[in-house]
Amino acid sequence: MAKDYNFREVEQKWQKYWYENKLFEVKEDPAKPKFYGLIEFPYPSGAGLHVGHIRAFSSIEVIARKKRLEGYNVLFPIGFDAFGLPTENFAMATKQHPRKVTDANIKKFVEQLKKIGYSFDWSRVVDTTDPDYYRWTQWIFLQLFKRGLAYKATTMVNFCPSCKVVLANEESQNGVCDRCGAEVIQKEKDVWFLKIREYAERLLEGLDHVDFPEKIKVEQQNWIGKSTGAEIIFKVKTSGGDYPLKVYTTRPDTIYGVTFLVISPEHPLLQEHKGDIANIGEVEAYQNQAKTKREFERIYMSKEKTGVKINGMVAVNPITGTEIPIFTADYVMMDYGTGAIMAVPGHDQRDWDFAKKFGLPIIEVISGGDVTVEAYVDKEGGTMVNSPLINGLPVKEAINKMIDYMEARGIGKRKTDYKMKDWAFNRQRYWGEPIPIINCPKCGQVPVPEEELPLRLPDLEDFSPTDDASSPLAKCKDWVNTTCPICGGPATRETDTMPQWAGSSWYFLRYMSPNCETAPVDPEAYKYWGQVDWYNGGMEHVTRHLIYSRFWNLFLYDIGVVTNPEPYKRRSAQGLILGADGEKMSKSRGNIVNPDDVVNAYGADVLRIFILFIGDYEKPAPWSPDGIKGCSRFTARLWNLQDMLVEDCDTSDLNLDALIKKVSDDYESIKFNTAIAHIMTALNTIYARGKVTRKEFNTILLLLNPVAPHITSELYEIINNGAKIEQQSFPTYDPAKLISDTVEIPVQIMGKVRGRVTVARGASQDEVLNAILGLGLLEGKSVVKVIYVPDRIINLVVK
RNA sequence: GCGGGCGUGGCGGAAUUGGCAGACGCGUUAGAUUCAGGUUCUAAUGGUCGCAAGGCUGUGCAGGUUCAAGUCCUGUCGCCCGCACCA
Repeated sequence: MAKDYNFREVEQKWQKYWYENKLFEVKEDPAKPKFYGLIEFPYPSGAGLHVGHIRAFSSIEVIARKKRLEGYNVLFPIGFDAFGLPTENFAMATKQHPRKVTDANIKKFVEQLKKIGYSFDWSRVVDTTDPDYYRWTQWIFLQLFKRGLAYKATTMVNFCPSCKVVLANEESQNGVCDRCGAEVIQKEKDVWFLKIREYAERLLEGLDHVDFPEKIKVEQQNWIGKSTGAEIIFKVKTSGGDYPLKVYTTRPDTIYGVTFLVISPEHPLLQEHKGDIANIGEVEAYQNQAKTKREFERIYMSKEKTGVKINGMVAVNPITGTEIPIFTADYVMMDYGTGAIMAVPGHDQRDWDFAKKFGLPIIEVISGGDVTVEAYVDKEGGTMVNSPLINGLPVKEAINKMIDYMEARGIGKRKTDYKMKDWAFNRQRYWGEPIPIINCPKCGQVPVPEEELPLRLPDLEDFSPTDDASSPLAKCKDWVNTTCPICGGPATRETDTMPQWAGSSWYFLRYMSPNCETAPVDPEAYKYWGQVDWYNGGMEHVTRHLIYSRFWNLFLYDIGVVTNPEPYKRRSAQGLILGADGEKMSKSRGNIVNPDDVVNAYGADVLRIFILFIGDYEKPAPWSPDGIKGCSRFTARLWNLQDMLVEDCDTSDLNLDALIKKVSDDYESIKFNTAIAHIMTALNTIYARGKVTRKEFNTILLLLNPVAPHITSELYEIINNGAKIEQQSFPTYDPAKLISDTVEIPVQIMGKVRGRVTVARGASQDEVLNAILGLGLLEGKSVVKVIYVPDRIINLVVK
């Protein structure tokens, strides 16, 4: 009898063996096919590793270990996305330097990750806060700047009064700060932007060339939000002559139904022609109201349309020549389209609501609905009416004809627009990459010379944020005051730092050559490793990190740093691990599971098995404290197979080839739960028989090795005279042996299973019918119809 | 409002894409082992009727297509995620 499995001893033994012998450290090797597997590097928070991390990392871990056994040269790196607010806040609260906090947190993460037995290449660890790393983050920013893709602009920004930072649109969900939950206010501020909008079309197009789950593609498409329509010029009569007011519309076909224009409260027309506005007081009051209104209210609280008519100005419909009134209303946004719309209340519900409230005329120009009840917005049905140039046409044709007509006369033109906004690229905080720009009173914005990179963060005594939304770095006069690299005159440094998402936008490249001093990535290393073959991460990053990093990679492609326009070949996304109560894990709910506790109680292998067995990898799954016991039993049963080992026995009850195929296929298609279930089934078969052959045992160990590397390594060594499992090959199957010679065919009568017969594979219908006769199912009945699906099922329709 | 997904035993979840519903695991019940608790092993386990063989019923709900539906179609209810006055 084998003694009980001691996971503590065994797991320690193998981790020591792997890490001391550097088994997972790789070099470029042209003789071997490469596989680059990537997981989203963690933010090293003080709370340590979360079970969510375990699920996120375990998929690529399994694939990486499998690919190694299959002879691939596998790059499976790990790093830390370590700049960011929580660290800075914790550092302030405990009066330490964020550097110290970061180092301590990373150290803790490394220890935890090694205890799980992950097969990371520990020689390539990347830390975004390391000056040798952020030197290149800054370098990439400078390249963007030099090509006009980074610019500073004064705009209204989302400002979190609690974190005291300007937030990107992506960070202020529903008008509350993503980080702290405080309500976001609008503030005017100088902000750095990256022109991601210029890449919108290519980011959209690139999705056709990558293997991402459909939901990710759709989400990114929606985020980019491409729409095609027309920009149309309405002349506005002012004292200074005609002002060409551009409106954006996707429905130029409805131009005969325009009964008023609406411009955003921030629209420059209001400022530029103040003098012409008879009720300027009223208009300005409305502008101020809109300004202070938080985004939240603007969207949710105000179902009721509000607005003010601009007296003293009228616009002219370029097609009909009719004079129409102009309104300003906050349902029109300055940052989409042109900030001005032509209102067609008959065929746009928002315009309809507005027209009803303000008693404006509603004209039907497409038949098919009842515009006295609601707007008729259908683009598919309906034909044009009351529209002399396009009467009788279906909508789509009318759109094209109308644009052609307007283009020919210079009234309007085709226009494509995107919802995605430029990326606000700065924070007023300390713990981030300094933006390498010098402001010179004479020369303007001057890039820090590349040879001076990295531009290091100065050590500050006090790095708390300021209420006036300026960066703590501004307080460090020695650092701020410098000389202009161009004219040599006195100048000041940019004091804002880069956002959290900067460092993570290119880290996957750095892993290929983490110590390269001449470029972000060594071209030779890139040539070998190329694209990430498989990248796993969370759905929450789809419209942030995943799109930002595609953008940066595309830019680096344009400037010749990389040779693939898309960074990731394949992407998968794990579902959330919920608490045992089915709710999202959170401190306040008290339903957080600490992976350390699980490792201490059951061992790393059990944790790894369970996190993958818990359910469909891509769907959310509640943590189940009881379920883990089953996985623990499973490892014990595996261990006890030693006592059943025989050199020979009847193995016809277990089709190893079929098992290999199922498990391999399931791993590759991210169905780890069923892969493990198949191995459990095999174990049940073996237990029922009480014997296991060496071949079966070895096969099972190899199949399970990527999931549970410790116990399988130990068992392999024990039963094979000290041989090492990592030197073996992943099992392959013989397709010819997948199928047995005989098949059991369920016999249905009127669609219900009434019996079953065993026949030779490929048996004819008559042979099966003959076999059925012996069952005595058909007494007193006559068969009217037979449906036979060879080797599958037979169904008899009887009377 | 728009987009994506989901609804299957007491629970987590399977189901080769129209072909045996409930794999695998948890839990439960019974038996064996054990002084006992735990562990381990064996068996049973959707509901219901029946001593039994067996029958009926069953994938949110209501219809439909089909020899055959968890899977397809129509309608409907509920839940989750993303976007959201995007012109």
